[in-house]
Amino acid sequence: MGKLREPLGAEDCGLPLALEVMGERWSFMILRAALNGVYHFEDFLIALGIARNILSNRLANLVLHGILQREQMVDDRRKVEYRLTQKGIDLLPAMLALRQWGEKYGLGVPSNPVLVDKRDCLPIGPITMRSHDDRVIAYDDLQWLDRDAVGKPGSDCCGPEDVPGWQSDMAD
Amino acid sequence: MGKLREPLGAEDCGLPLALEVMGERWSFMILRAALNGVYHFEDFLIALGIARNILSNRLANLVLHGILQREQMVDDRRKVEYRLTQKGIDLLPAMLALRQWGEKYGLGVPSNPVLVDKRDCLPIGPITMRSHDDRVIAYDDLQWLDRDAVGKPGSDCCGPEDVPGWQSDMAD
DNA sequence: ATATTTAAGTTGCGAATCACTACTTAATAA
DNA sequence: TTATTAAGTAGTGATTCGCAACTTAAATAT
Repeated sequence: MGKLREPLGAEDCGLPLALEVMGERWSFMILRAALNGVYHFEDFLIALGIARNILSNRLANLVLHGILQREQMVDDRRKVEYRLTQKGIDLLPAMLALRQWGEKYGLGVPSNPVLVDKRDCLPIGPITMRSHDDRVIAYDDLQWLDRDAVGKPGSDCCGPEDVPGWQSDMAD
Repeated sequence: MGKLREPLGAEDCGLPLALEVMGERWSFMILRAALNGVYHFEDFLIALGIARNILSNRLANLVLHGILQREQMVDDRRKVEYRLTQKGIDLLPAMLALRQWGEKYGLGVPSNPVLVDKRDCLPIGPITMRSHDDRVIAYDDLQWLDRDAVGKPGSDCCGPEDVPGWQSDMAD
């Protein structure tokens, strides 16, 4: 009978939620184009080589999820601009992490165009994982822990050391 | 006639390459499960609620792309373990960036389980963008620049300031 | 004033993918 | 030797995707 597709597991994790929108084909490519200054329907069409109806559908979905904002131009009311919201801009780290991964394994060279720091015109660094006190941290330094056990020593993690006050600042 | 789906634009960008594998539905969820210690076919099935043939297909694809490694167990030759390769582990920053984004917009609370630093048992920090000298950097501090113009002042970026020696260390 | 072009869609159709269930195969356990 | 477990494969319908053609409304050209 083909049931309507599940919401990818609405469990206790932000990932399924993110994939609900951005997991669809073309969503990230549209985001990338938008970040590069593409705003209009036909321009997305050209830049991405996507089908019209798919683009239409994706844009509507991204608008629905608050990642893009649809705005009619006043000087030419045929034109519509799709602008990134802050919510959309906040996807930039995820996009860059993916892109850098693609560069590392596949492409051997940096992508084009390059994202640089305005201040010195130099490329930004790799997206990394950091400890709460900003050290770069690797996979082997990490451990999964139940939310309620965080900060409580002896939980199977750190020993009976001191546990300084820590704030739940949107960390993972 | 329905042509075979394009490779999402094999242009000069690592993003399409990354999406080739990870852009498919379930791929990231499988990655997340693998990072959480799920290794076996039936366990993925239970953990994700995915259809058998789809899981089979995804696992094969992830193996094909070198993200998972398929290994027959010697003590029980029915069992197969799917283990993350380094290439797969390197997707962790991208996954966390997505997950944190999902937490911020949708879920209001940190996901469960939490990824903590082994050293102090505290949650890792948010995935951020950094300048080449490790300052946290925001979208407004950034600019797209042609690869060949990087480091060359006056390109429409930084003024005639000093441009210190910089290395192309997998930056964007 | 009318005709043409442009921008942003919508519609229809075949192909590919997805989800659900049932079946298969091979190895282990009872 | 029969049952159970692990890891798939096969069949079937629903959904989505890609392509091309069509529509609508506004702006521009004649």
